[in-house]
Amino acid sequence: MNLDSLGDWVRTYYSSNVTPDMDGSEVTLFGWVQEVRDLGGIRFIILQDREGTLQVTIPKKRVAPEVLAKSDVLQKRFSIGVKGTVKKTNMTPRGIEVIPSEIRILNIAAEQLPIDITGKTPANIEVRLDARALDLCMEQNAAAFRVQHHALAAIRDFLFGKGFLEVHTPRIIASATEGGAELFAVDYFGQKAFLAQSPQLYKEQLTMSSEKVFEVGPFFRAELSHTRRHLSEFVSVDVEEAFASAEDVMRLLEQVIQYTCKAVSEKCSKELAALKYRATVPEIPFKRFTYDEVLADLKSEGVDIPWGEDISTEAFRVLGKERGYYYFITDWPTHSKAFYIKPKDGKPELCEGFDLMWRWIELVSGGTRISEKALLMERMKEKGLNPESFKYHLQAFDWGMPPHAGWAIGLERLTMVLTGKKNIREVALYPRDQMRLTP
RNA sequence: GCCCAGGUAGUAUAGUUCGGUCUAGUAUAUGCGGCUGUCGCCCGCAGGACCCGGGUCCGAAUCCCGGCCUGGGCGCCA
Repeated sequence: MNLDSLGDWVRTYYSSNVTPDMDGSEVTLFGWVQEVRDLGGIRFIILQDREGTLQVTIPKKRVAPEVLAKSDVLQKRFSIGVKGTVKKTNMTPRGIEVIPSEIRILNIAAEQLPIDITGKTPANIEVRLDARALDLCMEQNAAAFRVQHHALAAIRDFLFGKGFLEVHTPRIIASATEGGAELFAVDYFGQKAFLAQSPQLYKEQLTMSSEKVFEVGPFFRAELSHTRRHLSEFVSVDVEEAFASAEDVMRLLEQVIQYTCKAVSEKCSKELAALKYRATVPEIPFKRFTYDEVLADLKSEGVDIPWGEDISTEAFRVLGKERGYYYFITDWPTHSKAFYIKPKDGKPELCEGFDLMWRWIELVSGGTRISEKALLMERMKEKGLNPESFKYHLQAFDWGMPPHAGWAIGLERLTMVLTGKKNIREVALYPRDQMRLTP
């Protein structure tokens, strides 16, 4: 088939911007054929673009022969341009249709597509991910990423407003951030290096100059976690603030979450409708439960966890049933948290680390950090880490490290909460996990 | 890493319990034909599949063994 070129055509409207009051006006549209319905004497072409769909109507006896000939060969996913006249009508859901005066076929597509893009026969997640570029052409599958976009824009907006500086720390590092086991090794000019699992140490160091920093970026964990809420490559929203405590950054966090939920509910009504999900804006402050309180609650629910042990996923699910909202868990046993979390003054078996939960999912973790070098080294040793391999980090603590605190949001997990998706792979464009490295 | 479950047309599934009208059904998609107001259009026709290898048996989609692949759960974590 001979393809047409774009020529001098310029899009005048997205499909969603064509409205009934434009009756009679000329438009130039670009997009893809989503569906062709041919009734014999009349043919309907559903044109899809980024913003939605619109009906191109071809009364076969009343359009130019060239237009009819072009429309004869159209198939699903053909990339086309349409010049035509807007017609107000009560026979389409949108109240408009476009009668074409010229159609340009810009590219063709395979007759048999690997997934059903009309959604009549939904494909399984692994089939969809194998054909992800096509999968994302379906509005309900792309919607989560538009929600994520607006959520991240809101987070940035809020943090900028609070004076945070956006920074970029290395992805290629020489030693482990929190321990060794779960890092991906890479060859760095013959030297052994790793993909960063977190910007933790760098963002802490940056508090001694920039004071309030945040970073948004991908991090890598080689954990053999085969669940619906783990990825090997995920996006973290990391915040660190000088002269602040856990309580300070918890207050910041709940404001960020509330602001983000508000932005999503205001800007993403179309996306949420496509997702069949309702956004809620949570009240703040979020409830705070100590680790001890959570253990007591669990005991009354019949789940017995010995003090000091981690709360199992099963136990979190029990908690999540009672608490269908955002809540903090504070005052964790010191040994259960990372070495850089500050033990409580006068009660060193507990620490100033916290988790923000949504139902049973851990969304955010954070805490007050240790700013005193000797204590930090001591905690490293308790965790079986060798301070020598952290010497470049530790030296910063000789140069005026301020007291500081921070947190990290799992962006995909937040997107799950905001979109109601039950599998994290739905909210990563090209998810990476234990089983998947392609596409 | 450990524990479950599962691989049937492009997609989604029925059939597997208890081997035999299964020449493998259905929906959707695809191709061809018909239809002037569809919007999950409709109607007719056609082509299209039992993951791979081995075994048991008169006979295997179905039972057994091995492999490969996938989904889910646990621990860990965001």
